[in-house]
Parts: sequence; C-alpha cells; structure tokens
Amino acid sequence: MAQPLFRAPAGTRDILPPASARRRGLVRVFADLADRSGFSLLESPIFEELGVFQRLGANNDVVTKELFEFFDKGDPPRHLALRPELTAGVCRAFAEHRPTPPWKIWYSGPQFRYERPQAGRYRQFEQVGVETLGTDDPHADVEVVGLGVRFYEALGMRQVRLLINSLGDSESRPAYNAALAAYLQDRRGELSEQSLVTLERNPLRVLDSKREQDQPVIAEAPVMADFLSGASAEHFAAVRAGLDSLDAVYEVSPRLVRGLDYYTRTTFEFVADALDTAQNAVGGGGRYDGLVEELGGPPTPGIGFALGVDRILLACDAEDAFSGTAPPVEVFVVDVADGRSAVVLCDRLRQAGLGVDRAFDGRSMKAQMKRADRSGATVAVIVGPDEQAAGTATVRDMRPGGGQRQVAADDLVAAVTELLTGGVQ
RNA sequence: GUGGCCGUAGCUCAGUCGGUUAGAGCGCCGGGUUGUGGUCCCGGAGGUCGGGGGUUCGACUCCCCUCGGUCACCCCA
Repeated sequence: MAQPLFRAPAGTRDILPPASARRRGLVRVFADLADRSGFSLLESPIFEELGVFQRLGANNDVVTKELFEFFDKGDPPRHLALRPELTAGVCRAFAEHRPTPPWKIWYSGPQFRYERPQAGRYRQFEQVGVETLGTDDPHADVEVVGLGVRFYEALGMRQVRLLINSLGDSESRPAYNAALAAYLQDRRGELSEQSLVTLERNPLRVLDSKREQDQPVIAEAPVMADFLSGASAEHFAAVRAGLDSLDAVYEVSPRLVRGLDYYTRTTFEFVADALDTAQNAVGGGGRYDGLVEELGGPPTPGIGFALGVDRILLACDAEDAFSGTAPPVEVFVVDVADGRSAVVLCDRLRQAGLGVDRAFDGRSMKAQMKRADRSGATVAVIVGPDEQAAGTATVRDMRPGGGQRQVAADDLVAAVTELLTGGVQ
C-alpha cells in the first residue's frame, strides 16, 4: 500500500471501535448521573466570539497562546475562536438567556487548545462537566464536588484523589496575592528562570511549578488559608463539612491553584495516581463568582467542574477499570441461499428491538459463520437453499454446547427471543 | 514554545559490523469440511523500512532536514 494521502492533524486522532463505544459509554454514565442529580444538558456552540474567552484572563496561556482563532466571512469579519474550555460558553449562555437560577447544567463535547501534544494532552480533547449558576450556597459546592466523586466511583476507579482548597473572595484574594508576590520577590534568587517570568505575570501560578529547584520556595510560601476573610473561611468550612457528611475522602491542599484566573473560593482537582505522567489531573473545577458579570450578565455566583474524558480513559486503562460495554449485536443472520432472506430477516429482527448484523458479498457459510462468531452474537440465524424452499430458518445457539433447530419464518422472532432470554438451550 | 527519545506489514515487534529476494506472531482472505463459528492444519494477500535530501560501490542501518508520536519542562482536563 502507498502512503496515505492524509492523516489526522497533529494532536487529533480517530477514535475507532471499540474505543469509541467505550467512550460513549463513559459519557452515558456521566449523563445518567448528572440527569439524576437535577442537571440538564446544555449544548453550546463549538466556537464563540473571541471576546468570550478573553474574559478568562489576559495572562493565561489558554487564551493568549493556545487558541485556535479565525475570522469568518462576515462584513466586517467576526473574530471567532474554537472553544478552549466550556465554562465561558455556559456563562455567556446564562448572560444571554437569563434562565431562572439556580441553573444546573451539564455538558460534554470537544474542546481545542493549540499545545504540544503528549499522551493525555491533545489539541482536540473531550470533557464532561457540570455548572451550577446563581447560588453560592456551600451545599451547591458539595453537590458539584460530590457528583465528581460519585462519577469516578461509578466507573470503578479507585485511585483518584480529591484535592480541595479555597482561593478566597475579592476581599481576601488581593491581600494574599500581595503577600505571596512579596514573599516570592524576596526569594527570587532561589527561583528558576521560568518561575521568575511567571512571577511577573501571575504570582499564584508559581505555586504550580513542577521544577525541583522551585520546590523549597513553594513549600514555605504563605498559604491562602491564613488570608481568608471571615465569610470565605466560613464558606470553606461548610463545604468541607458537607463533604465529610458524604464520606467523600479529600485532602485540603493549601497550595492548590487552578489554571484559569476566574476561580474564587472553592477550588478542587481530581488526580489519578494510576497515571505516572505529568498529565495526571483527570478533572478540576471550582467557584467562579465573577465570570457571568464579566460577560455582561447580572452578578451571578457559579461553581462547576470539567473532567477530561481522554485522561480518565487512560487512567481507567492504568488501573484496569471501566473496561467497556457488551457488544450490541445479539443476532447474526447468515444467508447462503441468494441473500434475499437476510435482507428481510434482519429488518424483522431489528424491528423487534434486537441487535442484528449480517455479512455481505455472498461469502461462504464458513466465512459467514466466522463473522457471526466475531460479532459477539449469541444467536446465528441461518438460511440456505433448504430453509428458503421450506420457508424456515435455522436458529443456532452460538454459545459453547449450544444446539440448533429449524423454525418457521413467522416464528423466528419468538424463537430468537426465547434463546436470548432463556439461557443455553 | 524549549530539550531528550522513538518511527520496519492493519496491530505488536525482530532485523547481526552498512552487504543479495526485509521476517515472526496476531489480524485479514482462501482451503482442509462443495450447509456451520470458536480449536487445529495448509496456503495466500499485505511493506519503495514515516517523508525528503546527503555520505557510500552499496543505507532499514550513518548524517541533516521534515512530519508524526512520546517523555520532561511549559500548560492543563
């Protein structure tokens, strides 16, 4: 074979079967959980006006360096961008439609960041998430964080750690920022070159450095907890108490900071210990009490999280969880007469609600039976010249030791159903 | 964006010091069983060795560039 003419662009990939089915299954688990918790699906555009994302923070790589931006054919052209995350779009939608709070929504879908690809880091990646807008009740925080905890549990993951912290409110945040910046300036001689650059732009982010050199400085840095206002401290305490009452295991991580600038008060992260790479954060979120207002809406508190589907699946592989779903094909129709029976029988069985597949190209019985086996079907329906002449079909139990018998075409659905529900014949 | 490593059939990999027609397992197709899968046996298709350039009598092998992947930083899910 020659070289393929095209391949998927860097950082993107085709999700082929059976991985695609497993992925869809994961999203379904999340959707069920969110639906049952009173969250409703929001489908927002995959691209937005650039300004929507610029509100995420001017000194943030996601917005400044990693955006896929483009102009449309309007006159004048609109400056648009593929969404690098989903919270901004949700807040834009809230500001635009003014739904009655609290507005609880969930979502799933692709997002785009122009980064150097790596395992668990793609230019097109998928997240599932929830947002609760219009309340700052700490119990809303508990509900959101708890939903995340239960989701990982539902997947059968055991090696996910929950880290939480409070970043304070508009009152306490500036004081902490100033203290942290002063401290870091004081010890700038010990910081790595890159951290010095980060220090100028966003002192908080220095705490996220992974370089060995920075660790001693980070370890002794002032912590937000000491700067929380009374209200913020109380809020944080209520969140922790709520998580305790759910028996949700968490670690207070006083130096946990989040990538996006809009976070206030409650912040949290889910870390997969089964992943021994740098990309081991499988989910994260927090409160963003100012974002809706930033986007021109009324002052509206909000909290939510986003969980990375790609990384979760990687982590599931690593700890052998959520292996996937059963094959949907229950019946395989084999036609070694002229093939016309298979057309009709497949339709009839499918209309009866069964999962049915078949072979094409008039292949040999052996070949078709092999296909039937590979399909995972429990039952094979066989039509040859004999059956066709007699108006019957042979129903074969494909399980080890299973037998077969001929039934009238009209009794086929009943016979197949009986086999599928009745166990080995 | 910076640096390291990797790139051989659809997949996972072997390929000696640069030396003739590049191999295996799995998968796929066909046959053994002219109506029966999962086991077994036989056979077959499938690769210009990621792409381009260079060194050399000769390159899968060495060098450069490039594309892709991967690891660390960065960023973050």
